[in-house]
Amino acid sequence: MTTVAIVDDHSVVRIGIKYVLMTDSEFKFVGEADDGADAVPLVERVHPDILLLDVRMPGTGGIAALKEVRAKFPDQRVVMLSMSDAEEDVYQALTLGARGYVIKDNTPGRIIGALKTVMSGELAISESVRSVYEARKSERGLTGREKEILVLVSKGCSNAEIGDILHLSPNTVKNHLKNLFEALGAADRAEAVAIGIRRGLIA
Amino acid sequence: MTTVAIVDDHSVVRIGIKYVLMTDSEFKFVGEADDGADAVPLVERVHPDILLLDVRMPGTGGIAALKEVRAKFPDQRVVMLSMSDAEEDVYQALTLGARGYVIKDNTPGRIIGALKTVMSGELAISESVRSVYEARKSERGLTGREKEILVLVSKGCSNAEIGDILHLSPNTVKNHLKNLFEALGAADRAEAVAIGIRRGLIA
DNA sequence: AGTCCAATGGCCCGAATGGGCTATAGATTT
DNA sequence: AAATCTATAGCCCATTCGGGCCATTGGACT
Repeated sequence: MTTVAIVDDHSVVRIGIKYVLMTDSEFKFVGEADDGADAVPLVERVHPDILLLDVRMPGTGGIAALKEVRAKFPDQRVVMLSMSDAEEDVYQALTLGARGYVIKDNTPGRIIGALKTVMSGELAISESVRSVYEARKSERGLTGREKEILVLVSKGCSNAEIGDILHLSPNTVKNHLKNLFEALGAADRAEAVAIGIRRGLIA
Repeated sequence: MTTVAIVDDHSVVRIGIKYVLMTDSEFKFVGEADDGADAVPLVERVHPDILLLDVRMPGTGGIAALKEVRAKFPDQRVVMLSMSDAEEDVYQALTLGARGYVIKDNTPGRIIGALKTVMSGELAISESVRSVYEARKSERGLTGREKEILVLVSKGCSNAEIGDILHLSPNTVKNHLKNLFEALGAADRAEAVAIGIRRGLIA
């Protein structure tokens, strides 16, 4: 008997998962929460064999919740549940030790299968996600500073304004931008913002 | 007895909705599809009292499906089901005659309530969505040309390149850009792209 | 100790951008 | 018929941007 708990802000999804689990006698649904901030308390309370974590949630997102859970319960099996395959989320989640990454459009059978795979000790990664992960692994990603700057760019700040806000020389801002353009394969700041949002690097 | 069918690419959501409906004897789940392109055939087959349509789907999206359904079955009640409140989707859906717009994080009770509201003849719009709709109604939105240009901007095209692609003078491109900056409240092309994606104007 | 890399900063320069202002043709709506 | 809106196009000009190239500092990892 494998116990499962879920954190997802969409009640419909929680209900769907609950009933998917009911179709297989091996699984038992033991708890739920609708906010990433409640992930740790939920684990403390029910100690599920597998914790399902939605990636995108308002407030404390799934990645942040994953970090917290892994910090307090290093042995907790966590499987991410996602609507999309935004590259950064996939990479972060797997790097942070998630045991699986499942897209919600999978059939019930596949979801069950993924949970069984995880219980057997293997990673469970949807096929579409795997390629995203492989691609991202070989790229360099953005550094912290670069992400900060990209966020400000997406808000319409000029290089000079960014320099003021971050207490940097405009030259430094330009250098970071040049580097992040290359890292993202962007021609200019507009494309960089589009790519950044699509990959989940910035909100 | 109210019959309900759903089009949503996420199987977990379909299952969740199915079971939410089962909790109320007034509703009967009569059909489902996982692709917007199947919306019209589904309606033809089961003629539900209410068709639930997911807004964001790969391929034929919910907005396009709504258009098709409304064209062939003008009396079909359609309620949009959405993860987000991207402004453009909300506006489009309600303008195109959707009878409701429900966010998936609503409690089962609220979802049921929304369906009952629609059956009583009223519009069912989640509170968070209503304000988005009101805000959008008073704004001017983007024209077709402006959207086209914004898409190219998000791909890193310069004004000259955009002119080449659309067979326009660079001056015209600049004028469209100036206008769309003002319409979106953007300072530059980078912010315009960010706003455009957030509002659901461009993919 | 040595190496790598993120973060910081500088300079030069040509090209692209964005603001302001005007104007015309065609469509749609009133 | 008049008014409005969209798409088209032009001009001028100051600012900004992006590319190229280089240098230093401080961590982190080997």
